[in-house]
Amino acid sequence: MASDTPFFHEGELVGVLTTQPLDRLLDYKAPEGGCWQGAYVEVPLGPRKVMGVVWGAGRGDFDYSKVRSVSRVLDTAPMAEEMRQFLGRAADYTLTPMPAMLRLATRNPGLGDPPALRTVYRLGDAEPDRMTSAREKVLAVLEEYGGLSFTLGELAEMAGVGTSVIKGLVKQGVVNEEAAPRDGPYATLDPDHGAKALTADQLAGAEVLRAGVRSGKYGTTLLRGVTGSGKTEVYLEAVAECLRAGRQVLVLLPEIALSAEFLARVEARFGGMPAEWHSGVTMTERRRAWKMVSDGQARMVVGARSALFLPFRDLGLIVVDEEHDTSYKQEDGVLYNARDMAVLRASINDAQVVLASATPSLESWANVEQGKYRRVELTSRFGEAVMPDMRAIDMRDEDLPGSAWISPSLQKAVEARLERGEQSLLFLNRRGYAPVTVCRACGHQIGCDQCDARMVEHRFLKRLMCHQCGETKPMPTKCPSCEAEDKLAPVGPGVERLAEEAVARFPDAKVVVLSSDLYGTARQLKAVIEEIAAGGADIIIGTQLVAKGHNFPKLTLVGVIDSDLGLQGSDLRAAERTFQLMRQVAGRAGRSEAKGEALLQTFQPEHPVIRAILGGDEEAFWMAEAAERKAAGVPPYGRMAGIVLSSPDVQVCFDLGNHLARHDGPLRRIGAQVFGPAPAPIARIRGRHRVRLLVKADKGAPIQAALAEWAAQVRLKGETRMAIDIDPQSFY
DNA sequence: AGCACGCCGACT
DNA sequence: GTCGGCGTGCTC
Repeated sequence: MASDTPFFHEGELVGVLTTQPLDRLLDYKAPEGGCWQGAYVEVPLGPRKVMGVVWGAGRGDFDYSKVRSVSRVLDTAPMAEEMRQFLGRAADYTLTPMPAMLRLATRNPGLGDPPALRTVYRLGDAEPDRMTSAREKVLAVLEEYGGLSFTLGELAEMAGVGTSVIKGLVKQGVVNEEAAPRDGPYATLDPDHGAKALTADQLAGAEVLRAGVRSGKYGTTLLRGVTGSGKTEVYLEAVAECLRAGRQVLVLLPEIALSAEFLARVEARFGGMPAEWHSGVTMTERRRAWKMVSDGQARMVVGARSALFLPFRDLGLIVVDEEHDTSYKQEDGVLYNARDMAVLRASINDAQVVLASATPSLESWANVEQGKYRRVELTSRFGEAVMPDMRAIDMRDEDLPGSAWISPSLQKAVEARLERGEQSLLFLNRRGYAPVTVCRACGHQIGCDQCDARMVEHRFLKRLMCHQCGETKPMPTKCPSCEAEDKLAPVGPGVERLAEEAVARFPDAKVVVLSSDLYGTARQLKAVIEEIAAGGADIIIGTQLVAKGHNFPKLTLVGVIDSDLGLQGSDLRAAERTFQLMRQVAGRAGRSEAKGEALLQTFQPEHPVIRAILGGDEEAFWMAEAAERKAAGVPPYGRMAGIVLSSPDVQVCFDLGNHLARHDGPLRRIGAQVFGPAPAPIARIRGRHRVRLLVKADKGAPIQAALAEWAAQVRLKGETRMAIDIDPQSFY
């Protein structure tokens, strides 16, 4: 324990943060033997005992005769000062109550339990009554690994015998059963183990990252490298440098990208397995990882976003791979963006951050522009990235009935792929239904009178609704722009409707829908993706999901069904995602022999963002997109926040939302605007309706304080819940 | 979060 | 009368 960490002697008052949703610390007396600041403790609260952390000295403003004592100090290293600061600042930023932050940091079974034991098997003294070949194998294994001990399963597998053989030997005392601590140490990682030869380009990049790690200070580097440029090898060099410096490393991956393949790569490079932290890790393994990370014994963790809240002793480097991935933003429960929180945690810990991506987010790109992040570029090992042939299909010229979405031009391209046995991807940047109303004669889209968003047909209400501000109006019969009758069509089908159309048009093709809401778990989804990659489908109908770093070698055609999404403010990140998809598909097309083709269906082929995408010029695209966002005052050139109200009763949500919208004084004072209430991007979760208000403010506005004051005006009753979402990612 | 307290409607 | 609905408040 650092010498400047406060220690509290028995009976002194300490302030304890508990995992119970209380809005302040509670005073307790330090237990027998005292405790350090940061100690994980169990305290009495009413009739129960709850977990907490000693946050500091007590305030002493509570009736002393009623102050109770800390029940016990848990057998875990105290929470580091940096961790306490990180939780506090993350709570301030995301407007999350501290107890909820503490729960994130202790989401781990049996923190206070005595160390778990497991039964292991060792060589005993007795001789077997008679020797068999199976028994010989068991004894050979035990002799070969003299001092080591194994669990029943391990030993049986290594010896190639059944477990009954071992049990038989135990009965005779030839093999002994012993209890050993379950939480064994992690393998030692050797930074110089499997170092690979790097190209000049990779070496230069690696040196920039290594120098950052050696500085021992905070810094963020955007590592940009297209598929095949070896960006994993490059950032593993930064990992190696951090291991040499004796500090811990965290590699964050989107849950879906956490694969045995990646772990095998780490093992090949460092000669041992890192600790793993994600939803698929068992309870006992989680316990072990948490404890070992806390002790500083686990030197490298590979995990999903929640690994950010592990109790690292001395964190020196955080790698956020696929930093643009939208799954880093938690959309349910505590709302945080792991990429941004990684930067916060690193800045508190004097650690380095590496944001790796082939297609960085506009936020990161803007931070590079402003000199906040360094930038390292890797070019492809195979030379410049080969972009697919990209073409716009002008939907105004296509002969297409109102209910159809696959244009004749796109259909011909798909048919050509089917003949050659290649795969086609029909991409729709949106889940669910949420159609847009477009005039088939002139391409006009019905917009909202109150904001820039387009109106969306609401099936139940038979009205048009704006999903940004909630404004509704009846469905018109003629186009407000060119006055043509009966040319207005609800378009932009959900993936399901698009799949129906594909099946009808290509009756002999195997069509698969790939959408995150169709598969329960990341694991299931991964299995489906692997099957498709192996050729298990001719036509893939997919959402953004398909862009997540998967290699589809047979894919040679991408058809973007509605490239216009997002060009008018309905989802401010849609253009970015479309571009990222193009880039990722480009990376793949460059690897296979067949040159890829991308077709963008659009009503506005002359739009600067569409033109930039077609041009394939990354800088030009970001400039065009940045200009659009600046003009609209949206992230990263403005700030946004959402308030999500949820309840089993929709009306309650809207009533409360309207009340908040009317009482927007605290927000008006900082010059912020309120839109809504409108149905939230995920309108219903587990039977609870969700309604959202959106707040838009200038970049420098003190939005958190205003939001806190605004939200404090209402008292929630019954089942109603309110969650504040800083920097929302989804706008549908 | 739990759990107790307490204040109004439909039952034996 | 009183059983029990859940709104309100407290937990060091």
